[in-house]
Amino acid sequence: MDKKEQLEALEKARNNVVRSIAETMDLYGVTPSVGKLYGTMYFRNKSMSLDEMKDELGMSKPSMSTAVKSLQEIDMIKKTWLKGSRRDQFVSEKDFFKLFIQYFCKMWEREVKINLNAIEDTRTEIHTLLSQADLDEEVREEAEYSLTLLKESKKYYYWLSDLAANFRSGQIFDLVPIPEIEEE
Amino acid sequence: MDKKEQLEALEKARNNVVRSIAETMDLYGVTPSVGKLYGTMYFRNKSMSLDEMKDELGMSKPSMSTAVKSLQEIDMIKKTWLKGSRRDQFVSEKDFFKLFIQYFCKMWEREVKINLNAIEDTRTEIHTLLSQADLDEEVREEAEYSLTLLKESKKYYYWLSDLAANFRSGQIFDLVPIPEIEEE
DNA sequence: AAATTTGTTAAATTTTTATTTAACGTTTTG
DNA sequence: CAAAACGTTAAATAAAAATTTAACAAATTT
Repeated sequence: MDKKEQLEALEKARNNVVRSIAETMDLYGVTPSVGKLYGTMYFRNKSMSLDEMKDELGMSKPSMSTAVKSLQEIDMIKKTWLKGSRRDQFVSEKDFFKLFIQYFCKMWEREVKINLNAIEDTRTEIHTLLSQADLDEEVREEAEYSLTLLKESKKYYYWLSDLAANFRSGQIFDLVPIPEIEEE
Repeated sequence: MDKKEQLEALEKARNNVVRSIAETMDLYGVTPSVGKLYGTMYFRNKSMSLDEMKDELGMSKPSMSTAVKSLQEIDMIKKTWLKGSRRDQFVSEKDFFKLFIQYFCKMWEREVKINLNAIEDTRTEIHTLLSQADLDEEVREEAEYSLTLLKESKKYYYWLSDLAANFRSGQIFDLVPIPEIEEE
């Protein structure tokens, strides 16, 4: 078995993981193509240019350009420089803990912000409605039930905000420590 | 302002929240339409039939049928019965903590399962490759680097598995308690 | 049993998203 | 300064996903 065949065997072996990463990366809101690109870059310790990507994945260069953009968006790759090369170079972030925390905290915080704003608007409007003199009894009950729901949901969003903070600060690792694994 | 107008005012008020829920529910992997349906059902304490849904959202009945299916898939609504009605009835789950835990644990566990399987396959193949007598030095280094990455990533997946368990068991609430909120 | 209601499936349509080819502007090289 | 390299934008195409209309099957009512 010559070197070329050996490299192919290695790539074939790694493809299991590349595929599974591509498959599960919908959790990070990206398409399988983008996931495959990340999976491919994950195994490289060297940086990669757009042209290398397009050759590796058999896709067009503009596709790689947009794929790279979406991976940068969620901090899964970053731009770097390679001496002597004119081309943009990118390296993958390999720390899954970091990726997890960055991505989910961002999403959770976004959820909190958008929904808490909406809740306050709705609360204000409902309170205005409730202050009406001639309010129908059934409407009043409905309105009060809505306020109860909103109050409960506020608890959740405050909690979600705290949760994100706990992940960002690393406190989560006190509760759930990173395990040591024994190699067989 | 008569009762009908009052009800409209209430619905208008609640629409802020319905919209924001629909907007942020991409985090739960559903489309805005499905999110809007959930948002609508969220404010009802009564159950809802497919026909009511289609009238409320102005969409077709088959759409509602598939939307309901996807919400059931992630346990955001469940089927119920209403005495005297032939129609299927659905109620929304309103406990956001429950929804969060169910959804994310499921996704995290799925990620763990798929990726750990792939990792084991890849590890086996790489070990086979490494046991070859005439292995090129560069290939050997690459292969060993891959193994290092996989070992690191296993730590992450074990941690993710532990994390899911901690959420499922409710232990997470020891670290991040549900806050009390003071009404103004 | 015929007619109606109800939910789903299938086929057709529309809309959205992903991808490619072509073109452009900028930078670098000779 | 002409030619080539590079990344991105724009327009065109292809592929995927959502939605609707039509048809169907099962259950229920008359």
